[in-house]
Amino acid sequence: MAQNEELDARKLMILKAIIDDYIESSEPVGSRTVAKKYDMGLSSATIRNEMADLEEMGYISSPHTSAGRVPSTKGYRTYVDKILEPASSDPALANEILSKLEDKMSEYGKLIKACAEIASQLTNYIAIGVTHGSAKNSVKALQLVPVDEQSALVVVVTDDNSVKSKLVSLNEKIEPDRLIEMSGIINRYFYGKPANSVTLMTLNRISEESGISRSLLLPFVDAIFDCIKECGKGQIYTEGTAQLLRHPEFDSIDKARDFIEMIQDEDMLEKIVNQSEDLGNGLTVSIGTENGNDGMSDYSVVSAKFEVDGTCIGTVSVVGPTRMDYKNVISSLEFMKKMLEKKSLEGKKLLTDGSDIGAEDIGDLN
Amino acid sequence: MAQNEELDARKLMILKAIIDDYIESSEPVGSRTVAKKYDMGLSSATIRNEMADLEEMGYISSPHTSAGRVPSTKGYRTYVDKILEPASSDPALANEILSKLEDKMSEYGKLIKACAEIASQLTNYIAIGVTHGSAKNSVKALQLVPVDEQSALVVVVTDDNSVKSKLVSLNEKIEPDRLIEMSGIINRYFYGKPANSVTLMTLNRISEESGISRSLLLPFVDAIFDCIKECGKGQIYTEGTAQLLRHPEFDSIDKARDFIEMIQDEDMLEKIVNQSEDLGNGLTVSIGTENGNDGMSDYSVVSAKFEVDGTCIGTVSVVGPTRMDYKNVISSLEFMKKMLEKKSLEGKKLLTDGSDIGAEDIGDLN
DNA sequence: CGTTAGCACTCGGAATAATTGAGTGCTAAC
DNA sequence: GTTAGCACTCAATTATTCCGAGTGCTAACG
Repeated sequence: MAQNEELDARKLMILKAIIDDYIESSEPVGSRTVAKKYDMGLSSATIRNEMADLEEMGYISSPHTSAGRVPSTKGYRTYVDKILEPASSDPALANEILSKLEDKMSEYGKLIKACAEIASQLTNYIAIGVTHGSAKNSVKALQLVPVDEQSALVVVVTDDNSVKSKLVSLNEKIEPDRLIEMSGIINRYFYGKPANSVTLMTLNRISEESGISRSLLLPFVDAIFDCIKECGKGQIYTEGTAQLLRHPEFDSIDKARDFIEMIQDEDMLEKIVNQSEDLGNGLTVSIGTENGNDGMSDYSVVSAKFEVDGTCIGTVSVVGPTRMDYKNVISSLEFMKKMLEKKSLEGKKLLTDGSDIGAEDIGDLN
Repeated sequence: MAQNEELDARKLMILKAIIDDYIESSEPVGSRTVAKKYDMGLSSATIRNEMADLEEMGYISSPHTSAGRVPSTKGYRTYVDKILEPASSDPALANEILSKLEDKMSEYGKLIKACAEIASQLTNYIAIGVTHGSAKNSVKALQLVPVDEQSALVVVVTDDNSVKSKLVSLNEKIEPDRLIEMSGIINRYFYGKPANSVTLMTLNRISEESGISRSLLLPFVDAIFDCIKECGKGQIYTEGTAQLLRHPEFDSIDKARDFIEMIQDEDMLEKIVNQSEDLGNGLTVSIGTENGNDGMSDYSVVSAKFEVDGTCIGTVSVVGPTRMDYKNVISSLEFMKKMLEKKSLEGKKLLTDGSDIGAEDIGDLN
């Protein structure tokens, strides 16, 4: 039987049965189980012959003679690419997720973190959210807030609506009113400009035109740059570490620890997440040895790029054992991805529908 | 031998040896080990007699006949209260910690989170940070930032320098300039006022005096209240969950999972953290059964209230097995606590020393 | 020629038995 | 009061047996 031969329908059915069962039970699957549980109208002996073929072709393997068969990377790959049919989505779930994301929509960092959290809850695996730190953030607004007579808080809002703040200590005393006045002046110079367009020259010009001394201005501008830099930095959120212990592959503490330690390493994460076998639906699945990394050969990664208003705001990846519930993981991520995209379009519409904020909302605050 | 009799010096020494060894090895400690490793100038037989006494008095117990002894809650309590001598602090460590906290000092939420992170790293146990959400936050500054023509971001800075933001959708279009103008007006009404002093009446007055329509004002005021409410809410940060797996008491996955699940439960956390056996140094140690909670009988909690400028900003608790390295945990928390207090005093001083921000800082940003 | 019943064989895992050794309590001598 | 000596206990380790799920192969069947 040639290696590159296509699988016929029956072999595909049997492969599906084996993988479904293995995903469910985490035990090697025997011919009898396939014949009985997934009634194929065939005897176990026939299944056995087919399984021998599948093994020869590299789709499955047996841990030892008297055990059943276990899917190989190639087997999972075929399962994911050719066998898996899309799951239907649950509208109740959709609403639940929507409500959780509702007030996170404004800031992309928090949004990605929330998405990773939800992805982890939906799938029971670890989810990793990575924000798409872009270096060309511009300032949307900034404000200097008096803290005490010689320090102030710089609050910066960048064009992706993320808010960062930094405490600034000054050499000289400064009046709150003066600070607020400065706030307005600096704001005007920074507003809408990409961060890197503000240079030493600009600083001098601000100083000249506004009459604010360079030495007073500098600490604030420094802090503003720090804030921008921080916004540009991609954040990594790892959610659901505790989920790990639910899965039988982590029966020994050592395995769990090794995995967690690998997951903690940010460089490693970068590699893990940046795979690119697009499935056509905007998702990426990397299975076992496909990860290219020794330590990851027993794990799979499903990643989704999340977009809002057409721009990529980050990725969420679900990482779990190769014996992962691909159907659930893929459909969960796909679902969230679609929802975000729809939501961002609807957002515009929603605004014209009127808001449900009424006078009673303020009543109970008194 | 009476239960309430004081331990003599020799018994204390032996108890200390047993606990030290048990903390180090996690194995029941035998008389031979105590005699040889902690040379007491006594034979194992003598130690054995003393150990029998200690057991009778409830300071130690043996898991079974042919094992060594293990400290009881009472034993640990004596160890913590009477035996433990304070550890000396490491100046290099101090600097490292200081630098990590440097730019977190402005916002208490982040500060507590950072402290919990550091505490976990220092001790190798799980650390839980709880912020001291106070309901009477006042607004220090607020700003409305245009997002698109029908939505804006409300950014609120409260008096504890925490910054919260919220996206507001409007029924009508609004010009960016108008928004900035409103920003100034609303700001003036809220500035410095405790949150609950702004009532429906105030809203009407703002509307009258500024000429801004009530319906336009309302969503913003609502959002501001939401931000304040969020600031007031105490946050809980759990750091270092992965540390768990380092300790031999979590040799079985079940134990680890049970513990993690307990720790995830916020109500439970509340109970765990709110213990109050002050040691005189501002710390609180709750050992095993002292926790009063069934599930916690194998764990100990060391908590520290953290204060800045004389007001409590939150607590950091380290949670680990009763066989915890109390010396390290206590001294680590004590150290951080002191550092924060010193730092907050020095802060004022630092401001007058001049800052190290110079022109070169802006140079490399171009 | 594909399918199936039957059978001998394999081998990991569970159950059981044997062995080891760390630690104890007690007694008697110093 | 301290200590050496000794019989005893019992968890943990190791060896041994036993069981059964699963396989591959062969021969018969439609």
